[in-house]
Amino acid sequence: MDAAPATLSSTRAIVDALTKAIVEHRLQPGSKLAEQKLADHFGVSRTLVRQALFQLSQNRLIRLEPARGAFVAAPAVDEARQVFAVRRMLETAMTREFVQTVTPAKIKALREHVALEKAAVAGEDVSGRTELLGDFHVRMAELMGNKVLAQMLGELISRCALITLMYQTTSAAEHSNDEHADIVTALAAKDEERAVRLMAEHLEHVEAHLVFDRKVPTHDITLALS
Amino acid sequence: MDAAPATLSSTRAIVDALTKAIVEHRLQPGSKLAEQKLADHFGVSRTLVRQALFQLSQNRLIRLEPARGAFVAAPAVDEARQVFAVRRMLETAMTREFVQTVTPAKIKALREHVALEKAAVAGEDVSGRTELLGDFHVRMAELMGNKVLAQMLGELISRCALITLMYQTTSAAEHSNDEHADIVTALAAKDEERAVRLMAEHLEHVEAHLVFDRKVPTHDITLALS
DNA sequence: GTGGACAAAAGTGTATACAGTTACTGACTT
DNA sequence: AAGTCAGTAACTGTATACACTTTTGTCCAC
Repeated sequence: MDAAPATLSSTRAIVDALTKAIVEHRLQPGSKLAEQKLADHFGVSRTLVRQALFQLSQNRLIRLEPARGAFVAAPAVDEARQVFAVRRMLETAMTREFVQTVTPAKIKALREHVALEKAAVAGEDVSGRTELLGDFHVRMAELMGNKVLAQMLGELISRCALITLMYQTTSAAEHSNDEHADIVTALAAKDEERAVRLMAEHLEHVEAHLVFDRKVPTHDITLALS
Repeated sequence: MDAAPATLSSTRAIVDALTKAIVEHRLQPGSKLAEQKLADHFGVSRTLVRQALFQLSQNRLIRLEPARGAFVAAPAVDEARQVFAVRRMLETAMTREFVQTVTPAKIKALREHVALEKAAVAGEDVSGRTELLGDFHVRMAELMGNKVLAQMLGELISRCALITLMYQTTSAAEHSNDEHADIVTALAAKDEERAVRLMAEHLEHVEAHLVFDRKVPTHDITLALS
């Protein structure tokens, strides 16, 4: 999202590494993230690790408990549904406005993105695939020239990225990619109602296709026994 | 928004103090916030100050420039307009859904909030007034049971809080309070179209009533001379 | 054998120290 | 007199050290 100051920020590297690890299940929800161990692993001081952990807590990827430490967040199904409710509100409205300011260049940009998605969906990089599928929506916001909207959407999507990553099947990802293509077609035709409807349906599909009943390992005893 | 761990977090105290200072123009946009000076002033170490500054940068109240320091953010008019565009998207949809799940208890809660606003608008505490007027919208989201929506809206509103605080006149604040009351009335009557229309108009009014041409002191030479 | 109190270990919260960068001052050159 | 370069002061970025809290493990009483 933001332009990374590259080498200046080694905190960024830690955030990225931890994000990837969480997202790829190399770190189970509930796992404790001890500062010193992370510091040793990354070869830096606890100072930088603490900065990284704080950032991750803002992304909701970890939970920070005072005086107890950091724990990998357990994705709450409830929260995912709320996130999708907000996305439906935002994105249907966004789609409506997009149609009114559409240009050939914007359509071209979206088509190119959809092509990128297609390649990623065909591959095996689940993390990259999820990221690209999410970026489609952020891309639309950016093309409208509203940075605030783009950032907000980015936050929302990354907020449930963990859930999507854990629960979205490959076939659902392909489905998403197809729907993105359809949405772009409707946008290109300036068919407002159709575009809005497709977007709404798309979000419903994504939410519906998440397999929420898959067993998730948890370290929370009260949850495990309920 | 979040429940403050009270005494545990002295960082919170610093954040609040700085927020208030910025919001009340005791710190002009562009002013440098040197870590050591703040640390001395608050009687803590730079460590806590740095944490506070990082949080403030996430609220967009300050700008963090690598190796250069923290500066009070200059509110960008463009950004304010984008924030309001997003709010219109979100809040008209929210209002529509609110009507469909409205209960007497929710209406009562909103009416009580509007009464609080009325008292605050009559007083002189500009900061408190702005906060309450913003909270009305967050309150609606909370009453719908969507915490994600509530937090998102909170972020959006606090993101342009600085701008609102700088530019909103007292009469505009009174106007807002009246419109909130009207919206609640429409919600109580379950008049969906009217409620949505009133909300949309309300947001347009708030945006329109900000006096953007007022001169803003700046420390940025290139801006000051342009 | 179980429960509780106490002690040791581990871990977080905060302060301080050091290294590297930026901004400023002043003398020197053209 | 203006511009430039060196040296210095101030400040940020990172690491380390210390204080305090939580957790764990052990021992004793019952």
